[in-house]
Amino acid sequence: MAEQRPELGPRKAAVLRAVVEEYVRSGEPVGSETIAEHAGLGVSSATIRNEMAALEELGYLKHPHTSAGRIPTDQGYRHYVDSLPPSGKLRDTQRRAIAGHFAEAILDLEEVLKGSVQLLSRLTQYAGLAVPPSANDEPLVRLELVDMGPTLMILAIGQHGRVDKQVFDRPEALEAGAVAEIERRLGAVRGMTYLDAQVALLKIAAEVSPDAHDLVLMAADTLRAATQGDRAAHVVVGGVSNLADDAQTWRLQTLRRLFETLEREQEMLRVLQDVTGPADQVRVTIGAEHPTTGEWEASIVTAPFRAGDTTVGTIGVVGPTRMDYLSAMTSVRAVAKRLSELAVELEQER
Amino acid sequence: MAEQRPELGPRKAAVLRAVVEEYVRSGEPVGSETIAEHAGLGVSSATIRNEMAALEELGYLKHPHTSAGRIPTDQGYRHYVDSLPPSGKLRDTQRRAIAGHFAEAILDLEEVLKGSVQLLSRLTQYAGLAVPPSANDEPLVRLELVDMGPTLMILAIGQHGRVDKQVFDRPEALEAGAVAEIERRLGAVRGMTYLDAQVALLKIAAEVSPDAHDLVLMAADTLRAATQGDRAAHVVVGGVSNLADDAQTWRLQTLRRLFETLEREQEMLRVLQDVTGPADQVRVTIGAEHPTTGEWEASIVTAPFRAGDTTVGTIGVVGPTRMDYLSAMTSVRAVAKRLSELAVELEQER
DNA sequence: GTTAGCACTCCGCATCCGAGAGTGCTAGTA
DNA sequence: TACTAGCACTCTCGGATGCGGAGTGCTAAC
Repeated sequence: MAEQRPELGPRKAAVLRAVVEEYVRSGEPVGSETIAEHAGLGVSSATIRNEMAALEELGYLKHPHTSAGRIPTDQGYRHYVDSLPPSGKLRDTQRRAIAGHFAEAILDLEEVLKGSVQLLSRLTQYAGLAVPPSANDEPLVRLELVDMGPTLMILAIGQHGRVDKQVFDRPEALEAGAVAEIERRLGAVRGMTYLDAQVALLKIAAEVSPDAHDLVLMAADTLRAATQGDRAAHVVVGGVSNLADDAQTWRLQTLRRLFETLEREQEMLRVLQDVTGPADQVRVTIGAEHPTTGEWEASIVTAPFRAGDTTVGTIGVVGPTRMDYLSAMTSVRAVAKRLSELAVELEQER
Repeated sequence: MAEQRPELGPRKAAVLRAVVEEYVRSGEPVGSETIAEHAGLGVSSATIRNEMAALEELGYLKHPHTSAGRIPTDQGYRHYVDSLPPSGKLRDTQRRAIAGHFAEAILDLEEVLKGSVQLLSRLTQYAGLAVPPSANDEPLVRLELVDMGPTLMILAIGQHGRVDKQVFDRPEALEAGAVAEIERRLGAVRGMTYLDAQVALLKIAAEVSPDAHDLVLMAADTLRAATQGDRAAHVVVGGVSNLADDAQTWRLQTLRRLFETLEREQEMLRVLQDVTGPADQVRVTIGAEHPTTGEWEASIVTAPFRAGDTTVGTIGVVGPTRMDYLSAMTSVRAVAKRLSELAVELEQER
């Protein structure tokens, strides 16, 4: 919007910052008097008023009505967030909570994420969310056909502990020879990534006996589902009830829309993908900066976690635009960092 | 409470029923006039007033204040529910939705339940929930040790498609011989139920070489976690956003408590276990009949689904005490029925 | 450029009032 | 004896009114 003014003058910035922090704390529109007294700028309320009027003119603050205090606009929050120190301090209790959480060695990333999302929601009092890594580049440790009597199961196991399965009815005419053949053929893709293996399987399917053909395709489909389908692309959510905490913040209608989206994983995923754009550090999307978050009057704080130098997943929180950004960003950053270390451990052998 | 009056007289029952249905429909306290006109009892509002006063005396109705209409008490709902015909009719659209849902052949019960819960929440406009079957009596198809390089994985596969895994670091001193030994030993429990297999493994652990000992125990633990731990005992929830639909019904505070409990699977599970008591058909718990539902001002409608004659799981909905019980019970019953048929299919080989 | 002072605006809150809904009661009717 | 008509009464809800206070914007002085 008004990005043409990169700098704001130190005092205007200080006022804006004070307004944001006070409003986040109290939830009430904040007046010039309050700032003059508490922000320690050593100027009178009249001066603050002038600055505030200017900030409003510039689009950083707004008035609910003539004689209320000011509240930050999305743009105001944006400026505040961008001016935040690159790294905040965790409170001791928070630090300990994080350390404690990661102390128990669970080695299944999916489980770790569920826990981490809960942790984040406790730390911040907002809802936590995470996107697990895609399987695309994960090497296959196994791919087999499991005989379960009346049904068969295709079973795929990834290097990092990912397990995918697909159960289906046993085809009527299935010879023992075919099963053996399939087993042997499936073995050939061991060690490939999920993506490469899919291509390889399609080629194999063309070569094998008609009996085996469908089953090999089924195996390819299992891998496809693991990398693309509903099962693969999911969002881990936790601590949603925190959002209902604060009646001040949301009207029930808005809250409902938020909950609704959180339940539709695919849509939620798209939002998170939009959010997790270029930046490789903590990323913040505020209210109307994204149509969907605008609809909720909410903000999202996310950070990627990575193994080595490749981003493997995303974790973050969603809360009201009137969010304690500093604390949220610090917590998200810290958890993402630990998660990255853990992810490295999980694939140290590469 | 006032269970000493088993019968209520046909007209009182009719009035109560009319009040419940009208209140469920409108959400407003209902007056004598409304009943006199719409319920087709052929008596004047004055008579209705007398009956209502009596019903209030008996604890079936209550007054928000002197000059408002009546609304049902929990006891009133209870009487209404108990007097409902044993089986309601589905609307055509509902019937089609259910048929369509089960038409696509997904054969993984967990996935089916997720879908069914969504289906129920759509059908009823409340939140759907389900408890998957416990693995206790499921026979093991496989139990193996998977070598993933720096880590190992215990993998258990059940007859009905259940897959459990546990990843852990490879012990430093692990000989190839030990791995082979373990593989062979683990093979011995194939075909046993999860429960029996655990016992067997503990016995085996005592016999094998020290190297193998811990790994066998780990395998036993994987089975234990599958049958008892957090991973096993979970509740599938869906359509929660529906509950935020109706601002009339809940205060934000109450809603928050409900959401909170829904997120704590263990607690939720306990509630559902309490609810799913003796009855083998649709079961209804209304408001304060259970402390937890009382706290939410909500009711739960559940039905077990079964394979053959053993109950394997539970499915249902949770909504406001002011719930359309007839419709909810009908939908839950129908879905549970289809689910039972499916469960039978899934283990037809027994 | 900053500040004190002040008039002004507008919200929030309490109060009040009247309309309307619904009750409870009484007396009359079948 | 059971039902009904009528009516006075109660209580909520919505709108109108008035008032205090918070906070602003402006002006004039420092």
